[in-house]
Amino acid sequence: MNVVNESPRRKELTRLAAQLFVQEGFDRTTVRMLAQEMGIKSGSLFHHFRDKQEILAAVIEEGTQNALTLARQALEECGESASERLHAMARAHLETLLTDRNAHVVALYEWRRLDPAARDHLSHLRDAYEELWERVIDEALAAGLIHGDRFLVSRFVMGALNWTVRWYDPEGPRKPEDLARELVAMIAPATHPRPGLSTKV
Amino acid sequence: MNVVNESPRRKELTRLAAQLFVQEGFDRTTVRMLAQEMGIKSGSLFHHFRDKQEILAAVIEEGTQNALTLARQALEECGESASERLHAMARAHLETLLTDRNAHVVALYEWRRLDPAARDHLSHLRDAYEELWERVIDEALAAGLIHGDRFLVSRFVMGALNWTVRWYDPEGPRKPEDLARELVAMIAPATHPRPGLSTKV
DNA sequence: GGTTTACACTAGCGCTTGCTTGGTTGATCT
DNA sequence: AGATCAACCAAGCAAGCGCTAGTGTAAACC
Repeated sequence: MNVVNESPRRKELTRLAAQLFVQEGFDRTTVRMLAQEMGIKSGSLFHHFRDKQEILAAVIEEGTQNALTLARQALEECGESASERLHAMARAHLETLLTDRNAHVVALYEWRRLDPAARDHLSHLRDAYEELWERVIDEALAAGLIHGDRFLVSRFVMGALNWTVRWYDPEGPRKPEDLARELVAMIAPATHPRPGLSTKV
Repeated sequence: MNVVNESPRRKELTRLAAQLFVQEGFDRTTVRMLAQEMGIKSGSLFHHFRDKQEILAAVIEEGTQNALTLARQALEECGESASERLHAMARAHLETLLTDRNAHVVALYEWRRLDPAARDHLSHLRDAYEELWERVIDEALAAGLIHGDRFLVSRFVMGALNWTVRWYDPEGPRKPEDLARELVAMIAPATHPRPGLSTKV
């Protein structure tokens, strides 16, 4: 009966669920609401997902997987300099938030609702993504592009970026590219530092 | 019966509610859980609050009010230079998150659960707080301490600061003071710029 | 042609939810 | 001594919750 595979139908249902989870929050979204949005009856929902928890896990897995793929691709395609790589990561992050917004908002704000098993499984994906960031931050620090505590800097940057989902308007004049440029400029005023330049911290 | 005043008992109950809301989230926190934490029966709870919504509003109002008071005080006590004022605001913000953490986490993450009436009332408080920030950011921009788009910079800074509630460990070695210093250093490398110095953006 | 599979349906069980009702208690005030 | 009042309780209602059981059906497979 209940399938755990990756059927296209399930993917579509997951996308719809993400939208509702963002609109209402996970707890307030009932299986009946989900079913209606999907055009089926609530009982039929459990043919695709074992339980409500599994829908949440599917949404978050989808979003995180996409973000990871996009970030890796961006790092491969960009230049070698620390500032280019920093910019590429910031831009990829923001573009993911734009194109795949629902899944990411859910991942950020409903993570606590995952049961321990799902959380354990998905935290590996998330760690992989955060490792990409820490590596790029390390490179920027080593190149003298930015200064300060590695741990703090990376968390400040992640905070600034993740917070965008609360105010960013995709219809507005500012594009992800613009935001990424502005952020890098803010924390690394000299965008093309001479390699090996050391600055007092 | 139902009182809307500010009795000390109600304040204490609000504090307990904030703690539960952080632990479980607003939706998952039942009135029975709240009552048990408060050492009363669920029915008695409605003597102090009209409904569950009003408890949420009370928690958020309390937290935002404190933050506003603390920020104003910090700005009065600190020096006049842009970097000092920026640092004072960052520090006040982080200290509030530390000493009054529960209420602030609720304000940040359960805002959507407020009904329109409460949201309208509380948004004025929040706007007053954010105006303080925008003014300080403006001063820093005018002094050449930081550069860039006023709108984007203030939101990046708020994001970096608010995100701290997700990773900051009050028991750890880093104090709010340290975080504030590091953040200001990150976005304003020259902490004591000559007044009137203009820099190419 | 019979069996399997994928997907949907109806009906409803057992439980929890926010909140109400009607009443009791003990301290404070006049 | 009587009145007042905040604070609390026991009991329970109506609605909504996640989820299950059992069935129908059309296409796909052997």
